[in-house]
Amino acid sequence: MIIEIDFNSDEAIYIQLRNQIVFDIAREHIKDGDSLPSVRQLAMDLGVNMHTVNKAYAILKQEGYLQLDRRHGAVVAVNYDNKNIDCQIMREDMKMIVAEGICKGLSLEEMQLLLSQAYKEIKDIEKLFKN
Amino acid sequence: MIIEIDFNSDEAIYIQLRNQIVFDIAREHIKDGDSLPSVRQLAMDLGVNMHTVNKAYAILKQEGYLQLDRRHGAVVAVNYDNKNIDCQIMREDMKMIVAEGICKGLSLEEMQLLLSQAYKEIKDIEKLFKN
DNA sequence: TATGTGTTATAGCATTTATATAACAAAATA
DNA sequence: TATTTTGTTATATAAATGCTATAACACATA
Repeated sequence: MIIEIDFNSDEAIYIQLRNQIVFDIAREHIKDGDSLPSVRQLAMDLGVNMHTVNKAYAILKQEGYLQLDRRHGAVVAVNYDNKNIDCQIMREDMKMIVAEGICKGLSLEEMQLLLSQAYKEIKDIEKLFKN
Repeated sequence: MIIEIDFNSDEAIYIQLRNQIVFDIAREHIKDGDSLPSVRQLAMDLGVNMHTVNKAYAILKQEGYLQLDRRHGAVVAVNYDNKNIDCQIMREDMKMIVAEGICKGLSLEEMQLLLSQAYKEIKDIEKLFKN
């Protein structure tokens, strides 16, 4: 698991953490069932407070990416049956991006190209680590 | 121009304002060259402080959606040649959404369907106001 | 027993958010 | 000309958020 924090970013650390872990899961750098570092361990590795990591983990748990218990720590538990459950937030985020694209004069096809490029990028990184 | 603020939302008011105006431009409810209400007027209409509106306008200006001057107030100035200029942020946002989609087990095709649905939704609302 | 989990509580500090006034120069209007 | 309206800037205040520090708890493991 590779996580890099930009301390100069205007994005909150716990948000960066949450996003990077989601990316790591998406590119299968971490897979279902894998254990994540403990909140204290990861906090020490990143030079960050324990509560900041804990906050990220709690959000990921609430979003259905992780399961937390005292036995096995933080475990990746991606629910692949989630398709229809909580896509509402994703729909809204998508709508926001599409609105911005329209304002920039992008066509539907151009935006779908952007999407497939993003998809490829993630999958390619995945392959990169496999080889 | 229709703007609704959710005062109970965890999203900052000036962010909500910024997003709603982008939506209004996307659905052509406001068009290139149109004047927006003055910061004081809109603030009063929404029951919000002047500086909050000013912050939203300043961001929209910085992002290239508006032009501000004392002559005409806030004017929509969408640059349709922006396609390649500042798509980097959009690419990153897209990548984040795609990563989330992958984690939920969505295929590329399913995500592209979500995108085209979002596109239609915005365009349909536009038609609704035209009729 | 000692250590390592997630979890909770409290506190402090810096930054952000939103507000309230106030004032300015420039432009529009009466 | 005088008044109003524009964006803009400056201070100040209160509340919320982000991050840290320290400590403790119940539970599980070695």
